[in-house]
Amino acid sequence: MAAYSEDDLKADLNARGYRLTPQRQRILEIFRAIPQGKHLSAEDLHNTLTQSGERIGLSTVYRTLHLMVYMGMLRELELAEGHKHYELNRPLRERHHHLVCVYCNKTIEFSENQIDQVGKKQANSAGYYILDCQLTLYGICPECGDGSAS
Amino acid sequence: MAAYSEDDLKADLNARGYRLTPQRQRILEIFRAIPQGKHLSAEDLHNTLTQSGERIGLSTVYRTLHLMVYMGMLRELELAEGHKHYELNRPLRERHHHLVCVYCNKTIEFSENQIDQVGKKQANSAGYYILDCQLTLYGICPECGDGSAS
DNA sequence: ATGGGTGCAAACTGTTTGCAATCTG
DNA sequence: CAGATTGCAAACAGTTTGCACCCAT
Repeated sequence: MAAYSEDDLKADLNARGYRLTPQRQRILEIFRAIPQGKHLSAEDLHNTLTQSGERIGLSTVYRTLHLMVYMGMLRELELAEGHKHYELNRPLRERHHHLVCVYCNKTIEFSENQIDQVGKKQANSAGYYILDCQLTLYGICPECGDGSAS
Repeated sequence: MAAYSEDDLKADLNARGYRLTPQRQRILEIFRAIPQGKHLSAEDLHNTLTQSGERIGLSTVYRTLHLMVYMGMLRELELAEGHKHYELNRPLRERHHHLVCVYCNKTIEFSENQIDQVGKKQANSAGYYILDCQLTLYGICPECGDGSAS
């Protein structure tokens, strides 16, 4: 089951006074099509779209990305590459975290129920309404550390 | 006890063929002087330095920041403001995490031993040498959510 | 003295914004 | 039809880089 269908999209947009446009529809499709665990940058997304024959401006991509994050459909990731990445947002319990190698940027995902619990607990005790919970581990992967590192 | 003294700095730098310069010294001082939990952007740091009469280029600030992160003295934080923040790195057990309001950017810190345990465990099982472990919670603070949010 | 480090200014990258034209509800 | 949305190009912000001079070791 996908997290968001086209219908949900239209309903959600309209409910807030926004409109369903082909661009927004296509962007959501792309996110639903990529394998779970893969995340796209704005540029990636734009390339994918134009390569598949779509005519869309980069700024529209950025605007849509923001909108979808704001609406809770997408999750914004700050990994170590100097630009943001996005992926479909999923319910807390299916949410995963990232372990990234600071040398080669290889990223491993993992899930860990405890973390989400802790996150929820902390947010609640501070009176925050929690939107996202990301554990990011920075380290050196076996290949990069291999022998050569001190 | 501070995490890094001037002597440590010189020793560490020299050990790797780098040199101790007044700029690097001053930058470390600043980080040691700010209250725990406060984090500075490159620009913040540069302002602090120039305002205290120091003559230092912004690029040197960036270069030093990178060097110190690379050497493990500083920790690089990706909060929600569109630019990176830095703080003194501390041993795992003293490390803290962040809860940030996506509306007003107010940030709350908290420590949680469990998280660091989980992080270490995950990194180990993937064969990564762990450098940093950051749980970042995004949410809406009581003031911003106050009544108006659904 | 030697080669790492610095400041400056110019280059770059990712992202945002103003605006006229276009399309959705 | 009104107002939301788009594409384009120009503007931006933060960060990086080339280079000549300078200073720790």
